[in-house]
Amino acid sequence: MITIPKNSGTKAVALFGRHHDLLGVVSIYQPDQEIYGEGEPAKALFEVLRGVVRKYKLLEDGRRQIAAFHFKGDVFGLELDERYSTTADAVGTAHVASFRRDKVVAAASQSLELARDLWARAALNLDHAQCHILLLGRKTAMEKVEGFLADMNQRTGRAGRINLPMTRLDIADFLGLTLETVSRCLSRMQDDGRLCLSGARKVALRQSTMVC
Amino acid sequence: MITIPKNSGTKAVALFGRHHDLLGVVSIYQPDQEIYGEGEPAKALFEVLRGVVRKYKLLEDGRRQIAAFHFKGDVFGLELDERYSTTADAVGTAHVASFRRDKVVAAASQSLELARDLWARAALNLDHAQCHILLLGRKTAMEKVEGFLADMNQRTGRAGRINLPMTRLDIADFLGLTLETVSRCLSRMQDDGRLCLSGARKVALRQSTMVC
DNA sequence: CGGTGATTTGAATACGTTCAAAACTCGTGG
DNA sequence: CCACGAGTTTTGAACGTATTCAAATCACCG
Repeated sequence: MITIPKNSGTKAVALFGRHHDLLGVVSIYQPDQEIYGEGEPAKALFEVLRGVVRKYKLLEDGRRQIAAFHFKGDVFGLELDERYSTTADAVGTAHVASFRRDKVVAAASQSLELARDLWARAALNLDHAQCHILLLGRKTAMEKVEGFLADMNQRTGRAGRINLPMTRLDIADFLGLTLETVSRCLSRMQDDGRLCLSGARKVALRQSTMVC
Repeated sequence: MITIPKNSGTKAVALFGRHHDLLGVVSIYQPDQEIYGEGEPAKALFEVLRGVVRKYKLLEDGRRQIAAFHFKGDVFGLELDERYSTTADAVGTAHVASFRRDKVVAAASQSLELARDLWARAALNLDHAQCHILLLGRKTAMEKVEGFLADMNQRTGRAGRINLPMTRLDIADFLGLTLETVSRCLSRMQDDGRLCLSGARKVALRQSTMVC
């Protein structure tokens, strides 16, 4: 049975909040609800308005690798050529705007500004992917967790205070670790006085001097 | 001292061999010669005409992660926004065409076909990156090596016969392993009768039924 | 044919995983 | 308001895969 997003199509918004000639449809996705599946025809591209979206691939035996988390303002599904190469779903409740691909292409051929914006977003996604590749291939468990927190702090943190919307399993599947290892790294950082956990989902960094 | 590529600027070629309104300069790079460095202003984008190019990031302590190998026909440096996010250099001797970014952008705004081509190439690069992320984060050493060989076979192989232009260290730095582990996996595959090594750089796959 | 860099192989080690169980959190209903 | 319960997180101990260090062998270029 396919779940239809609540309030689907109730509002229209401009891409990046500035391309008013290109309107998208807003949908509200429930926790764990799928936005698109790997291999489906790539009909649209998306912008996160609220909440968090995860993008991942699965192996046949169930192993999962999360390629990226997307937050407010991020564009995803941009890696489209013909078909989506990942599955995307909502981490918690998420508000997402969708833009039909053909309309985006048409609008981009009319507007140099939009074309540049799309280019920059695609470049940003590739940048992130390459940082992620470095992290996955060459960093230790501690470095991975540190890097993750630094990234989260940069993107959503306020003065070193980070709210983690995802579970330890999500973080582990993003970092190529197990949830136990993620938990141990966080505990160790706390023991070393480098952070403070208030509940499992609230982190306060001691040294905000963490860079990607 | 900066080495200048041999025969720099001796010829001009069209991007993808089909956009004749956009001409690039051909340079021949010597083995290990740098094409661009991480952090440099992204002035141009490149197409491999001959040979192999590797794209990588380094950590301060010298650990290296190769993000991609590029072969004939591949476009790289496309992840540019302002500055290159990786370093690119020649694996062996490589012939590379460079195209100034401003000219590409200008030409793309005139030609829908070129714009689509660039879009498709960017999407392809992101696709590759996401497959690589899955491989690095969730596959075992054996699966990584198998996946690498399958990929190489698909891109450069002729009926299961693969020529490896790069060293075991390059492969290891691509797969997030050590060169010893790569060597052991290849030996084990040979012992299991799944491939045949003629010298270290020539591989014959038994079952070409390997998919990415 | 010699020499240098690349590759293979071996043995000990270490890091992260696996399996197991306890502790914690948070939403729900009594 | 507190108790309950399911899901999440933490912690512990044993294990396994890939790494590290070391040495031998191979292959290619001059």
